Amino acid sequence: MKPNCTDPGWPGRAKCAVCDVRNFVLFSGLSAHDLDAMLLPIDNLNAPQHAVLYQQGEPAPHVYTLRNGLIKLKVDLPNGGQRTVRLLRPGDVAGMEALVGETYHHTAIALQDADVCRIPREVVMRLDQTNQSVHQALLQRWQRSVDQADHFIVALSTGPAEARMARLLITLGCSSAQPETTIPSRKDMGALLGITTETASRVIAEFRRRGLIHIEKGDCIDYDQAGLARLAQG
Amino acid sequence: MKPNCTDPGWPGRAKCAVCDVRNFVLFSGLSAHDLDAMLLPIDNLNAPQHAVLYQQGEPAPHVYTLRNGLIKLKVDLPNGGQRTVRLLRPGDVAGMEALVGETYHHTAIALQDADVCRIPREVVMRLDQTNQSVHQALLQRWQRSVDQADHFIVALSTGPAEARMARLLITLGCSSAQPETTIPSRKDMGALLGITTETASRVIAEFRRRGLIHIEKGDCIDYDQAGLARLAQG
DNA sequence: CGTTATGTTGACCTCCTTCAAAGGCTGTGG
DNA sequence: CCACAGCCTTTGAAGGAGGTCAACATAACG
Repeated sequence: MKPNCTDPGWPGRAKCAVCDVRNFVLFSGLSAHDLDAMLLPIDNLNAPQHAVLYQQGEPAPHVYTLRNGLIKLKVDLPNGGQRTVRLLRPGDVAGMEALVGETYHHTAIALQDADVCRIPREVVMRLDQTNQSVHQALLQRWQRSVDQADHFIVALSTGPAEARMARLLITLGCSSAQPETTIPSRKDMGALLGITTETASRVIAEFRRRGLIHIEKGDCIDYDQAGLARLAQG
Repeated sequence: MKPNCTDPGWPGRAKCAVCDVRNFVLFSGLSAHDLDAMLLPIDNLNAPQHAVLYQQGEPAPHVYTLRNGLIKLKVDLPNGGQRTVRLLRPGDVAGMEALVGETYHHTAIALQDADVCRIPREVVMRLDQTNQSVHQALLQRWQRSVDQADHFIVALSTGPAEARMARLLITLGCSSAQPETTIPSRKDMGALLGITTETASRVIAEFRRRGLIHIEKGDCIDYDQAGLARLAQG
């Protein structure tokens, strides 16, 4: 994981003009001039699978936007265990607590190889104060975090294991339209759904037997959308 | 539930000068003059137990601040059931989605008699744009919603029923310092913790037998803080 | 004083966890 | 290239926690 976007010698530097950041909702209201001025301190990082973006309790100097990949936010439990509380997909923002507090509230880990933009909190705060559209976008992103947390409670922490798993697969968006979606390990799925690794394995195995999903080499290559939706109802 | 704060004939009208709203974080940065100008369209409502403040999916014209009492936010499940996703205590804000969207994302119901301030979204949006301190306070409130949602996942949706209940009681703050805390019905507790009414009843009954809590007429009059904290560890 | 919600308790059964073991894949070193 | 270690996945068996169904008690209320 090393900076590249702001490195003058970065091969992709020229592509910053079409960088996702420009089209990213948070900055979509900025003029090209404004954005150029802001772009410099923004790093475009690649976080390989299992990489830790930041850790719970540490000082929070950056906000992260996810351009590609999959990131989980987890918290450490007092008894030593841990619980995943959020699943971030491209377009989501991580570490917004940096804007109002001193430390990160979660540990952020890449579930799949992830491309992220690391933005200093001061940059976002300045934009927030000077640009109306950025400000509105920021509020929307915050609301999105709340909605995702709610979805986590309602969809992934409610009902029997089978229904939760079906909802997780639907959330992950393994679809015929987008084949070869990498699915998390059974262990990660367990932490996501609040069940044990073994139960996660059993449910997935049962899904495969029933023909609800087809998995090859860890990638979901096909699944029965209607069937899973029925299970998700509970 | 009827307006009173803005009613010129409201007995408590004069007390608006010392109204919680003035001291409320969201407005704490405003001058008395600014606040007076804003105060008119703000209604101070009393929501009796079981009253519905707003409903999921309805147009969202207002933001609510809770001055006193206890409010739950619930969502309707596709299968007909419902799940409580948030518990609001004095100082918390409900319905902030009104600032970025068209409709409410939850149904808000008073668990105990509640005093709330009902603020038109336009008022908050204008303040947010014109007053820096209000803006910062708003971001903090949003982050607070996120934190509360996380707490709901980590504390109230994780681990065995006994541990969840212990954490709920601790969250409700039934303490020797603040005696006679009204506790929710078993049914509400079940919806809060994702367990059945019967299990909630059994756990509470067991707590009483073990002397962890003392309940009289629905009010918790005493509890063993250390004992509950131990159970909460899981 | 019946009527209706709410709380309590019991019996039973299901789902999930726990503990255990075996198979499969990957990387490493001989 | 093979052997072996380590991790993940799968599957089995046993036990427990919680759900379900039902009966009954209690309290609230017209």
